[in-house]
Order: sequence, then C-alpha cells, then structure tokens
Amino acid sequence: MLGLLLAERRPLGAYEIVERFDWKRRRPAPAQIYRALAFFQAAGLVHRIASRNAYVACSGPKEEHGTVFLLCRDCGTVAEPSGETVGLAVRDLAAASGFEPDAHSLEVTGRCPECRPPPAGEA
Amino acid sequence: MLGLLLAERRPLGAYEIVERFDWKRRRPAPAQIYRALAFFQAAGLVHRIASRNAYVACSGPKEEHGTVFLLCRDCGTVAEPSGETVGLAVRDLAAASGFEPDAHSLEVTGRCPECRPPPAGEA
DNA sequence: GGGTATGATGATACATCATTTCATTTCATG
DNA sequence: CATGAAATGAAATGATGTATCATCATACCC
Repeated sequence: MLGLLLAERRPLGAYEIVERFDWKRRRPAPAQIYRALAFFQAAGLVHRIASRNAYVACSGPKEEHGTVFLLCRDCGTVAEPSGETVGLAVRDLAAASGFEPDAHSLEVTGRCPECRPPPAGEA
Repeated sequence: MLGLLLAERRPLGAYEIVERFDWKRRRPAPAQIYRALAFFQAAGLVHRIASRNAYVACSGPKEEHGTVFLLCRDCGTVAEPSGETVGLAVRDLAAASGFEPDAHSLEVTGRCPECRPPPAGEA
C-alpha cells in the first residue's frame, strides 16, 4: 500500500486509497486502510496532512518529531523540505513561553515552483 | 458565539459549540455554526486547529497569514505565541525550494507551563 | 401600499472521514 | 487435534463537514 502513496506526489485521502486498491476483486474496508496508515505512521513512513485529511509517504524516514510540508494550492502536490530552521524556531518560542514541546507540524500553503507564473520577471 | 470560544482556553469542536449553545430552547444546526465559524475565520477572529478538528478564538486579530499554536497534551489548552521567528523560517525554506508561500500553520504539541512537572529540578 | 427580488437564516438530509465492534482466520503451543 | 492469542476482514456506527431547500426579512420598484 505504501507503493500507492509513494506513487503519488500529492496526499491521498483514506477513501481514495480504498478506491485505488484494486487488489484483484477484493476491496479493503476503511478500517484496514486506517490500520495500515497507523502502522506506517508509527514507523515514520507516512505522515498525515491534517489540513486536508490526507496522507503522504514520508520522503526521509528520519527519527524526527517535527514535520514540514509545502502544499501547492494549484496542483495539490506536497513537498517535504529538510532544513532545521523550523525545529529551532519551535524550540525558541517554546522556551520563551515555558512550553515543553514534543512534536510539531508545519503546513505551508502556496504555489510550488512548477505552478508559479512563468520564470520571466520574478522578484 | 464568539463569546463561547473566548470563554474557553481550549479549542472547541463544532458540535461541542452546538451543544453549549443554549439559546433559550433553540438548538442551532451544525450548518449554522459552520457558517458563523467561516465568517469569524474570514475576519481573522477564529482559527481552526486542523490536528484536532476544533476552533479557537484568535488572541490578536492581526492581519497575518500565519498561525502558531502550542497545544498542551495534558490539559488541552492552546496558546498562540507572537514571535516572528516562524514566519521568517517559513520564508527561508520557501525561498530555498522555490516555493511561493501564502499562508502557514504551525501546531506544536507538548506540555504547557501549568502541566509541566513541579518546578523543582528542571533542566 | 402591494408586489417582488435579494439575501440572511433555519432545518433536513447527506457526504466525508474515522473508529468501534465483532466475526473469522491464522498459527503457535500443549 | 484442541485451544487460545494475535492478526485480519467486514459491517455498523460515530464524528465532522456541506449541500440543498424552505422560510423570513428587508429593500426596491410600480
């Protein structure tokens, strides 16, 4: 099933996965999918995009407690950049407010490089 | 209705709002609530906490396209810190990947100062 | 003033997302 | 082979969100 998610560059809803799952005349029930998703999430191989109720395969299954996604509003693709800036920013503001963070999720919406207006007179 | 959200320091689900809405023997339908929420969200007075399918009153209705929330896993309260660090981090990584951001939402889970173990031997 | 268009409000039903529950299978063990 | 624990399959249900349509108020035109 991971293959299905990996094959997409955009997040899939659980019921989308159900439909694509053609397992030769056997259709899995939603619960199956959610079980599998839970497993992959625990393994750090899949992440949930909360703002879309959808799921993506993780690009690099590192041992992280933070995720960052760039969601294109035009083509729907999702990218998972790597930097640590966000993690540091989280630590900073947490420290400033006495909050003890254990995980974070940043979702940025906008336009991906593919969907931006032609590379003519950009800023 | 805003009052209901303002009175809580934790996010409320739409159906929770329905239940608390005691408008003297008249119970609003979910759609009413969602309409009101949409209105307040457009006005920047209410934000949606995607990871919880719930809503909070905004602390400072600034003209921002980014939100940051600190969600306590113990008491369920939510705080909305002010700094700009996150906004900058977003701009950085967006620039690095050619992505053009127009909004972002960061949700940090952890423990709020109230719920952290007694202030004895902290790190 | 009366008729009518327009938009807000209210209510029902429905669509979507997720979990609970329980039956069935699998398979190791006595 | 009987038994029971754990994984899997299937159905029903719960939770969240939206579409549709009826109703009502107000503004506008005649």
